[in-house]
Amino acid sequence: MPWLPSPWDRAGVRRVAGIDVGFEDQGRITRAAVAVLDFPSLALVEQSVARLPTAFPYVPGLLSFREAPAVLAALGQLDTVPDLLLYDGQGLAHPRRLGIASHLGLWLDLPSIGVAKSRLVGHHGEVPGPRGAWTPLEDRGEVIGAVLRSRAGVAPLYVSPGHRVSLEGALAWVMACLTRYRLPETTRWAHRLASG
DNA sequence: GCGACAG
DNA sequence: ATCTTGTCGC
Repeated sequence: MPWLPSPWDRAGVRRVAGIDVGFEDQGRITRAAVAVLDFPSLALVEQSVARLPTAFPYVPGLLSFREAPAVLAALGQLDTVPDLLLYDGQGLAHPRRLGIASHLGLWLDLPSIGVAKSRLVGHHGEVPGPRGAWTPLEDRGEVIGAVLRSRAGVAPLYVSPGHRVSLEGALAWVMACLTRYRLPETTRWAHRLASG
């Protein structure tokens, strides 16, 4: 399993948090959820949900203004301090290289990774079919992330470094949090808590 | 002026 | 993101 993080790279990481946001009451309420999983068992160890009035519209590139307040509230309710954050959105793969995953990691001084379901910026070629295959996501001459085949036969994921994690490390962590589905377990739990 | 556009 | 039933495929 070449994509698994080396024992050295994952040293100290025991708790990986998945974060996602959902909306209630036709968008008037922002609901942020955090799911803390044990690594590498991926068992849920803690969860938290915070609901706040929505105070900013969705503007591509400015997701932090809309989602970060509720996310910080949810993170503040945790008893467990995560060692790594996986956010449902972009990290480096942002027009200004500061997607919400990077923004949160920087603010909290925690390693973070952006795992988005679609593209904000950048271009890429076809992604090979096998699970684990990936293609670089580039923008203005720089590699800003990777388009990863998390599962054969389904749309790929847009993975990018958030804070204190390299692209290779980001890919390794995402692969290590995947099981049989398109999204990593962290995101699946967070999404379940924030929405469905 | 015309597209593109995380969630 | 959210509003929503049935439907195609493993």
